[in-house]
Amino acid sequence: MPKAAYLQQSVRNGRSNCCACALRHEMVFSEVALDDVSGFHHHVDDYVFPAGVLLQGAGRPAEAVYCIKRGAVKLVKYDPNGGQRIVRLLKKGDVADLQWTVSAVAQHAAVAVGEVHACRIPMPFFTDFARRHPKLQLRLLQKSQEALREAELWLAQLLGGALSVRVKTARLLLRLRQDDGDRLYRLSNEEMGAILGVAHESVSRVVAEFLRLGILARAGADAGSRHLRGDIAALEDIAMNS
Amino acid sequence: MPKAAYLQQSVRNGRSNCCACALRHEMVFSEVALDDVSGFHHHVDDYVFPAGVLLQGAGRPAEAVYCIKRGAVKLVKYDPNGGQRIVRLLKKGDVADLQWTVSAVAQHAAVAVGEVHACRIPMPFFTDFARRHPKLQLRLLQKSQEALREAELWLAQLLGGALSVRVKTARLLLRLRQDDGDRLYRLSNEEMGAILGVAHESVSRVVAEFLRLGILARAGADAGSRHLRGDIAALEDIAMNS
DNA sequence: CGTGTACTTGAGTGGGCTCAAGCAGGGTGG
DNA sequence: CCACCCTGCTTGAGCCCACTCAAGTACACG
Repeated sequence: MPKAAYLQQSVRNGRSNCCACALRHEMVFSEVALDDVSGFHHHVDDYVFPAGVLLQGAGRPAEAVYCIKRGAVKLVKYDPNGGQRIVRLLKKGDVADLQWTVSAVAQHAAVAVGEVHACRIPMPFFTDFARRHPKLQLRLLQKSQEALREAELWLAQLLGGALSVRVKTARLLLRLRQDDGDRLYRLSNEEMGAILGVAHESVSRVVAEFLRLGILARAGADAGSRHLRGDIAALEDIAMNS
Repeated sequence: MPKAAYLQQSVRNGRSNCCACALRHEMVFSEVALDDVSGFHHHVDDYVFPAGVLLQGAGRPAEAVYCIKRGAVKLVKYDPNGGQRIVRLLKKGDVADLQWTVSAVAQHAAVAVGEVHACRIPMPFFTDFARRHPKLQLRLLQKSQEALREAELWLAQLLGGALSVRVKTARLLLRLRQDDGDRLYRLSNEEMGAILGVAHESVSRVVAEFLRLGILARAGADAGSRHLRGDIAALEDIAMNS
């Protein structure tokens, strides 16, 4: 358990300019008229979070939502025994945390995986803005349904019954694919284990095997790279269950 | 795999009277003015589904949503290998299926567990109604977030890593508790296995043990009862992980 | 009475967890 | 600059739980 995850240290990058945001049409505000956005974004700050930083603590009241522009965020539940379970991954265009509608406190911690660029919107402004813009509500509902769909996919395909760690790992790696190429987002073995509900040693063994077979390769010379290259066809073959 | 699950046979009970519905304030329409509801409910039919009936097929376009008034509905994904995985349970007050916002086809089958009473609302009327009532949208968002929260809870606590079937089963039984009493909704062993990702024989062994210990007891003399009585404290003790 | 479904119980085996030790890399401080 | 530590990854050995296969029981249904 990295101690860094508990640091709430972040780097504020200045005020956001939502109107000029390249991602505006992918984000949650896509359906809101430009005029309305321009009157709103003075409350929005641009942040850069280093890897391992805690965006939102479990059990704390949610003070703000974050629109993720770059990098990934993991939503983690901690067992009383000290173990961690990752219940969701947020990527570009996702919003953390939206559960304010159902309860004021967060059910899980949100931790940056790698470096994360995000816009911070204080909760009062966000709720007020949402109330006044029905189209935004519809977008939020869409996002929520997407998340639900992904969660159900994890339930059915990643954690499913009598699957070997080999198959589970292959399926997870395929879910971490980026942009339809052969680039895979690289998680630590411990993080993969926390997603799959599997010991990190078991993940290590499988990944080592995939590297040996040439199915996986480390992208970039530096070992600290956040990416891998994967043989998609081979992974899909393994993921089909054998 | 019960063949009955593929029958789309249902019993129409007549037109619904939403205004007089005892559950109106728990349901998804709770925030909509009574006048608006009265102009709408002529399109709503009251249905009773026998156990095992398929409400909504996976891969089919969603033609209607169902508001569940009584009984439970399981959302099932079928593996190519023939196995089934239950990804969610719907109970009184829940709505099946809401995923129309993100895609027009259902990702899973919805099957009645026990007898189900539900109101059927054709999709066109529902979408139109939702468009005109922002408060309904907010309710839908709440429902979606509730479902998401439940799914994450399953991910973290039911399917979590190195947990024994004993612990998983105890936790599932506690989640099936009704109304804060000692009554537990009874699923078949196969259904519990499909939720937990565990062989039904393993469930059988654990349940047999719980019955032997007196932690569980069959409610009602008839074996076909849909309820059990459970020693909540003992179950919680086991669920704490041992 | 026969059939099909669900449940039960047993025996054997194998995969993954656990414990443990060794290794590599990066950061820190002297 | 080097020693040190801390974190994450790797690899091994042994054991146990749960899966699998299989057979038998109970019950509902026609």
